[in-house]
Amino acid sequence: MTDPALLARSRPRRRDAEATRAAILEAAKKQFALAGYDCTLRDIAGEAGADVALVKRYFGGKEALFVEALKASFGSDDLSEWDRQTSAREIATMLADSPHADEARTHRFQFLLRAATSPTTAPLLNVLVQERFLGPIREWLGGVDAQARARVFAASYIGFLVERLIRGEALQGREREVFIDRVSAIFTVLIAETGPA
Amino acid sequence: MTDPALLARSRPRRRDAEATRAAILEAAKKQFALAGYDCTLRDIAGEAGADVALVKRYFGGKEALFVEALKASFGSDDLSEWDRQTSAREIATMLADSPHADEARTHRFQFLLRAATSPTTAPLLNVLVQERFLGPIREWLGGVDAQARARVFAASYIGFLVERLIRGEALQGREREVFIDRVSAIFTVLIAETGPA
DNA sequence: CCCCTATGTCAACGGCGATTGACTTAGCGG
DNA sequence: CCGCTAAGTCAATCGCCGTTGACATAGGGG
Repeated sequence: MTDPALLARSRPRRRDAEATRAAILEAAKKQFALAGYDCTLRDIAGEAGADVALVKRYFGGKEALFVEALKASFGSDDLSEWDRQTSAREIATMLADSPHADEARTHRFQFLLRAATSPTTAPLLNVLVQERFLGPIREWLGGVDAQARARVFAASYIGFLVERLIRGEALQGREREVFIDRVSAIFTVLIAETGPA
Repeated sequence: MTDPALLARSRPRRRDAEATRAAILEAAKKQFALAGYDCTLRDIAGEAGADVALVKRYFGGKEALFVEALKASFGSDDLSEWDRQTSAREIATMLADSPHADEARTHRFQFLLRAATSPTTAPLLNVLVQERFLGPIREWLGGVDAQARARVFAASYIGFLVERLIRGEALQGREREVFIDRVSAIFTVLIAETGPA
């Protein structure tokens, strides 16, 4: 396990404002996801191999950095990697695995949860969720009542991600099989255009 | 909107250690849920109409207070108010309503989310979730593969609570109807003992 | 009625972390 | 090669918060 801070320091970046800014943003995305809003700017700057003062110069302050990191975290879209043919079973299997098998998505998701439960960032999150999450899902699902169906899909998806996060490890044996069967069934229904019954 | 702190101060409690302790705990449950671990003891004490020093005296410190509040928040069980006959539709309707219509559950749930996303409290939460959430759901569901089915149920339930939280208001009109129909269908399947298809 | 103790109040301390501005240096244009 | 500016560093400051111990007082038992 190499310490990224040391790694960054060992080969001091050639002076480059844009690269430094990007490094800070990347570190912020990770730290905010892992430790929430109460990680220190020193931690973030340290991981980026930069100085705290640069955070102020490039982003204005902690709050602004948080917002920018949140937006950036939702730039890459979870769903684009799937098409409508992706079997519900693939989704279910991913959800039965360990969250550690899927670091990037897990980090982004933790970030979302943190923002969702913080009164200050909640309004911003609402907009982002609409734009970057519910919207794409709606497009992806298509068909009638797409908005309501997207809601149900998103809610279920989020729920399983939370469960996976709390669980912390992959399911095993028969419990895994049953879990995947049941979850597949749910997502099959959710993706289908026709209503229940 | 009366300020509860003022309310509490206006009629200073008759000296009563137990009542004071309870007031602090109650305020802590609320504040920790609303603002997370980074709310100040001064806020909590203020809302309880007590002094910060009493937190130390009665609980030992912030960390201990947090743990106690977390446990207390899960003392009352979400599910006990339902029996297996509760229609999936009732659950779905509750989930389509505003989170504000259901303050107690919302607070408890925010607390859970916060704890789930904090590295320090996550281990503790795991135990609690097993004991007070997954366990009761398993009993409540009964039947074969109850453990796996309880997981799926819990995950879905959590997901819809998150969605409701982010949404912030009740669904309206046709979207509401479709939402309730779909969610009912899911929970009906989840409660049913037989597997999918 | 008086004291004794449980209860509640207060102010100071210490640490931490964001912010800030002055300082240093790399690197490019002339 | 020289200096000028953008990029990066450093240390001081300020406010906030948890903690702590000394102090005040209610209120019941002797």
